[in-house]
Amino acid sequence: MSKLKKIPKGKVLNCIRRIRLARTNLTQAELGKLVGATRQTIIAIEAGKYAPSMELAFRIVREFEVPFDEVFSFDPDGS
Amino acid sequence: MSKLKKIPKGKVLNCIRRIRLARTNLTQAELGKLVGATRQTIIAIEAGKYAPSMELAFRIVREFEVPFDEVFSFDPDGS
DNA sequence: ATATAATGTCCAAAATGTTTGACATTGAGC
DNA sequence: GCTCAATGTCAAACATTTTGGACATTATAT
Repeated sequence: MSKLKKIPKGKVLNCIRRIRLARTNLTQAELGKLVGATRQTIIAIEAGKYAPSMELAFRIVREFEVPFDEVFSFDPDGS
Repeated sequence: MSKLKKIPKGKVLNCIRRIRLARTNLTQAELGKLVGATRQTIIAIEAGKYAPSMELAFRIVREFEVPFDEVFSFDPDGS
């Protein structure tokens, strides 16, 4: 009688790539350097391989000068 | 010639405790259960010991039914 | 005074995010 | 053709977040 409600982890979505290309001329490596991360990390996050830490997420939206929720959203049932 | 610009990690601030007590009657354990985390995790995050993952942060603001930036903010130079 | 709920602490292990270095692919320009 | 910058991939180390269990403190109620 499985009464255990498993909370699905959900998936964090982002449009970093779109904003990076639309609002800046930054490469992944350059963005990484500006926000204190490596280019591999930017690649992985843009590709949705994993969600960034809160700190990194805030540094990214700050660099872009856009509101947080314009870059990151949440799909509760995703993946 | 230290040309290395260290990006400070910065500190993520939250007012989970205030909202939990003001807008809900939830205990830390109950909130934890609702958002799929343990009570130790809620305690640590409320106490500012570390920032939550993106997933957990989104599940929390979702439970509270308040905008993301009403709960979480960023102090770029903090700690 | 003792019972109970809520909060807090500590610790080790598990899970997730990040770095480093190396190498592969793609597209643009010469 | 070739070169070069940008992007992508992989694996191993490392850092941070999360868990589970045990135990302590505080306040409230009986």
